[in-house]
Amino acid sequence: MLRPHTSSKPVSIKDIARIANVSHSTVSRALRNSPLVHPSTAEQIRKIASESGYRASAVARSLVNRRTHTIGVVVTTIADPFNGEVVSGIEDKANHLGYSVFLANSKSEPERELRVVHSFEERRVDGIIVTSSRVGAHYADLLERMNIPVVFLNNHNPGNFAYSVSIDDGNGAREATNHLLDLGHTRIGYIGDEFGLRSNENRLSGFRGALRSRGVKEHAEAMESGDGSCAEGAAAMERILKRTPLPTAVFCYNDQTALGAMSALHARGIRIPEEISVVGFDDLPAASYASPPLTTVRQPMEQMGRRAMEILAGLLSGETAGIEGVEKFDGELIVRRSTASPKK
Amino acid sequence: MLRPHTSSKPVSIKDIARIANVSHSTVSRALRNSPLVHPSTAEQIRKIASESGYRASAVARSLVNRRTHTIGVVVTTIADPFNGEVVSGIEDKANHLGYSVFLANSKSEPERELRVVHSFEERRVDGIIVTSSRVGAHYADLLERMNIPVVFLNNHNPGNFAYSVSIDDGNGAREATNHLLDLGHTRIGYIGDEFGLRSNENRLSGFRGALRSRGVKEHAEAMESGDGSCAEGAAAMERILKRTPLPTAVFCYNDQTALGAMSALHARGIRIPEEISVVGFDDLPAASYASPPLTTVRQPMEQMGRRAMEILAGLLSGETAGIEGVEKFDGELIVRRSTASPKK
DNA sequence: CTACTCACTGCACACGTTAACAATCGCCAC
DNA sequence: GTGGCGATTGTTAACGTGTGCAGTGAGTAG
Repeated sequence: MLRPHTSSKPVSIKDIARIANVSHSTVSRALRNSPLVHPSTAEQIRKIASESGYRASAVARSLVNRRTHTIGVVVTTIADPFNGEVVSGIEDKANHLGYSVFLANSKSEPERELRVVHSFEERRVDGIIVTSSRVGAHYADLLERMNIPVVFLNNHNPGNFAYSVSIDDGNGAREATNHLLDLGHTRIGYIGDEFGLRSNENRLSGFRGALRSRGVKEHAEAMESGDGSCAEGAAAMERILKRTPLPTAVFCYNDQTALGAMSALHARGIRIPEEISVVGFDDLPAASYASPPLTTVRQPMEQMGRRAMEILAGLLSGETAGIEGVEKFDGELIVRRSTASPKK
Repeated sequence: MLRPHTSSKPVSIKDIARIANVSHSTVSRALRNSPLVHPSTAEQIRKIASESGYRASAVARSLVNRRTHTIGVVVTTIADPFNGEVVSGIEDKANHLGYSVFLANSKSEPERELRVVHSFEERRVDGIIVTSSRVGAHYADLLERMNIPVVFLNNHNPGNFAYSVSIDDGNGAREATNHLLDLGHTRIGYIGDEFGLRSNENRLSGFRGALRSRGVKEHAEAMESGDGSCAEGAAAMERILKRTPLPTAVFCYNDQTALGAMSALHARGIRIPEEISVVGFDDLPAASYASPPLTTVRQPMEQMGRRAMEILAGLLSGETAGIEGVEKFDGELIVRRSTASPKK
């Protein structure tokens, strides 16, 4: 029995080779279950390896294989629950596929985003997933520079990237708005995300399209923008509340904005949904535990993360079959208790 | 001007050496700003490097330096907002210190936790941070096996590990409970986390200690357990509501549990805080946007994450000065509107 | 007996970087 | 002229793993 825990340096195949009285290549082959090595020696080698606590060095292996089996994930901030869900899906799939994931927050600072991608480049990640990027324009050049596959998830930025998975913003917004229209609302506000860019535009135009197709007109005094956070959602709602007439319903860019808006309404003593209905977008876990539980458009966040990873892995193994450039997921309207017909 | 984007393989220092007509070691030195190389050649080399889009290979560098400048972070799940905040702090600090972070979810499955740590071992991470581990017992052996530094953050598990940062559970719980006692509550419930282990025990005993020191007795019918999630928080509260007499206040293991509990109360039409006061623990962003805004014990989650990374980096550079084994952070009671005096 | 095949193993190099050591050159003091 | 020194550069060997190629036997067919 070996004493594996004492040596400071990790044991290598050469150490094992010395003990087993074979060359290090035989060890390498044995540990990778190559048919080229005699079963009995292979077994002996594997025994020594496991007793000595041997762990193959992924870094040495990566050097020769030119594949690190590593991917980089860039998020604005992992503290955002939306990104948490997405990354959870990515990591889960990556784990099953044998990839490790580097996580980096860009904080939406272009300078930092650059640093992060450079670091990924040096680490020789096999691929990159970028979620909810707001400064994606910078990527365009970096992309072809690195020529490694990149998959975008809900990229907010205009511009066409080769591979992306995203939610169908327009349709989701349309469904949500139709729900409010069906309830009889005709004075509906919208709280957007001023940094949401394309994503915000698409939801906004879905909203507008729904109004137009029912002949309901838009009310400029009930249109406001936050930045996708609770805090700014609340602030935006407060601005709307200062103006008259008040809307009877508000559709929000995302759940966080909606939760913030609801908090502003509560603070003013305005009842939801009796006086104002609220609709969000995302279906964060918190949405169903809000009071009242939030009507929203569900994004399959984890699933989208998994799919992004799947696509990336597909690109890495050269199987482009069954991979479309742009995959759109459908949102699902989840009706809860934050919406009701307006009182006459 | 070079055409960097065409070659499939990344450019190496040897490529640069060939172009600059020097040896690869001179290139290596020049790029690392060694004083050993003539300023003019150094400048020329740096020019070629930048024009060719050269990026040093961290994997090759790691192989010779035996330092990857990489750390592994194990969380139960990154979809948990608490972990999101913590990891955000860790990543931020790591980034500034020149470390990249591998993220892995254990999902509290021992088998998966093992796989994850093995993968970190193969990747030759310089250190590991484990947050909110519920199966930490398994780590004990793995730890010394790997002999790389490990820092625990809010480790739920009994057993003493060398380095950890955690919240002062007992004191936080005591403050929260005292707040309720000060308001005049005498029938106070507790909703715990059955998997919270030590962390739950400490909060529970802080709760009990506060009651005892005021001579208020515990009410078994108002004691329940969830698993730290909204869903189970709601379920636990529903169980309490089936029993009489009802408590006038409930202290919850964490904010998620509290949010779930509030949702259950709302569903039954029970008013907060008029009929039942609710207190949480963590101060997640969602807590201040709940309705009513949640009274809770704030954990400086990001800061704790940063500190854990700082400690780890300290251990890695051998500066043990100013590093205590176990660092405890103080929680801060944040009084919002989910608590009030009981009606007589 | 020879030649050939088969199963297994070792040798040597490659991957991209760092670093210890050697080498070269110009210059200065003796 | 010679020796030494300082500045700059090159040579070489690692780091741990994978792999093409050569080598070594043993067994077998001719």
